[in-house]
Parts: sequence; C-alpha cells; structure tokens
Amino acid sequence: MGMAWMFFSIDADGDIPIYEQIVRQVKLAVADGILVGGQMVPSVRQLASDLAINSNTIARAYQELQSDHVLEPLRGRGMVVRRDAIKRCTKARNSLVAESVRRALADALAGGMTTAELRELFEAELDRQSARIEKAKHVSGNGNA
Amino acid sequence: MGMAWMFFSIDADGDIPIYEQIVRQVKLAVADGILVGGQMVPSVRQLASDLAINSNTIARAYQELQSDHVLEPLRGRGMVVRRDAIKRCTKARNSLVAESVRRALADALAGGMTTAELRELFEAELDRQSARIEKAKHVSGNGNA
DNA sequence: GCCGCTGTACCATGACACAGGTACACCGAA
DNA sequence: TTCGGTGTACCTGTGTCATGGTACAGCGGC
Repeated sequence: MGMAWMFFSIDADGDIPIYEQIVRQVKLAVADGILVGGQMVPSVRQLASDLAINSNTIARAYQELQSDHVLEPLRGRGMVVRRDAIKRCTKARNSLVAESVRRALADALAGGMTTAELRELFEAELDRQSARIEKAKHVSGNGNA
Repeated sequence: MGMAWMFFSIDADGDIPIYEQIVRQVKLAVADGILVGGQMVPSVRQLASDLAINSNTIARAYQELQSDHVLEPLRGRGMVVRRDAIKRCTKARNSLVAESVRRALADALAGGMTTAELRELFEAELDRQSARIEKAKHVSGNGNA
C-alpha cells in the first residue's frame, strides 16, 4: 500500500530535476531519522505510481542513492537503507546547508548588505521556519504509536 | 580598453547559466554602488572578448537587465545604467538573499539540524566572509577617492 | 515448476535551455 | 557617404531531463 510516503513533495515545474529532488529528500529523511537503517524503501514502480512519475525517473534517483551508499539493493526484493547511511547523510546535509549558506552570504556581501541586515534576515526566517516545524510536530503527534 | 571589469568572475562549468551570472553580478554591483546610474557598461563584444564568451550570451544578459529596468539602450552607442536602478537592484538583492536563506534553512530543518548548529554555521561563515571583505577593502584602498 | 514481484539495462522520442555563429539595422565620426 | 562601432534577430548544434516502451535476471510464495 502507498500513502506511507506522502511526505515527499515533488515540484515538477521547479528548476531542480525530479530525480534530484528524490535523492535530496531521501537523504534528508535519513539524516533526520525518519528513514532508519534496514528499512525498506518503496519499489520503483510503487513510488512512481504514487507520485505520478515515470518509473525510470525513480530508478535514476535510486541508482544515485545506491552510488552514494545510502541505499542497498536486495536482489528481487527491493531496496533497503544501509545501516551506515545516517552518518553519510548527516555529513551530506551539513555540506549541502553549508554550501547554501556560503552562497547566500557571498551574494549578500557582494551586494553591499550589512552584517546587521543579514543577521536580522537570518533570525527572522529561522524563527518562522522553526515555529512551522514545531507546529507540524504538534499536529502529527505520534502517528505510529 | 578592457580590464576595468575584471571583477566579473564567470564559472562556465557551474550549474548557473553564464548569462545568469552576468545578470546577478551586474545587479549586485549596482546594489553595492560599484556601478552608478548613468554609467556606461562595456559593449557586448568587448565584454565577450574580455571574458572569452560568445557575444550572444552577453547580449542575452543585457536583454534581461533591460527587461528588469536596470540597463537602458542608447541606440548605436551602448548600454547605460538607469538612474533608478539602485532601488530595484537593492530590492532584487534582498529577495535573492532571502530566498537563498529560506532554502538553506528549509533543507537544514528538514534534515534534523538543530537551530544551535545552524546559528553556529551561519556565524562562522559570516565571520569568515566578512573578514575576507574587510581585507579586500583594505588592499584596494580608495581607488576612486 | 510457475507466476508475480523486484531492480536493471537498453533504445527512442519530445521538450527545453544554453551557447555559439551569422547576418541585419542603427548611430556617430571621419 | 563610408566605416567602425553598437544592439538585436534568426538559425543551429549540443546536452539534459522526463517520458514511454521493451526486455532481462533474480527472488519469494503459490
């Protein structure tokens, strides 16, 4: 049955390739602990059906995740999250975020934005999004307990 | 003569289109005050020659800058920075930085990064880059004063 | 064994963006 | 006018992305 993976949000019209969005969200889910080592991921065709996306696109994402040692293939049964994936994914997350922050600051300073403006913008957005996260946690409660 | 525009840094192998890099850097330069209203920008072929890039790529960037009301064409003479460009460019810079920060925070929080880690990363990178800026200002001195 | 599931490997197609190349219309100065 | 400069429009080639279709090999349950 599907629907256990509805936390995937795909933006087909965005500037990021679909398969890349899958890769990112899987890695972030592993880093966050939503996906645990040893856990099975939905089949290529299943996820393709749920997201209304071609199977080949999902397969490409899974291949990249396999190359990055996040997923492991169980011949004939499916793909499973590797036990040591959380370390790699946490590291990947840190690199991803660091790079984003680095670029944002580079653009800001190149454009003459002051450090005060920058801190204010950062704190405001952090408050907004962290509040959003807290509220989401509150709403979902314990869905599987 | 060229070389007055060598502060442009183009990464042809990056994931950002070349014309987009031109657009961004021009806007940031205007927002920072490096490019002033009424000032002429180098010709399409001149800049293309300096950066070893096709003229059409520069032309496309200039067209986008014209559409965004940053540059103004002087038929047969070249392109000039509009007087009211700095307002638009500052606003565009704020939007650009805000969007980058927004995405970075979204990825970080989705990956389970704590606000403390996030603040630490932000402050560290801010210190590093702002120090870099200060040093660059010190080296260049006052070139136009 | 047989069948249904799994991932995987191909090939072909259409759409789109990017960059390069060529040619044209316009303006200013000699 | 002639010439060199300007921006601009059109065409082409290339690469990526997403899709669709087909086929193969391995595993599990019947």
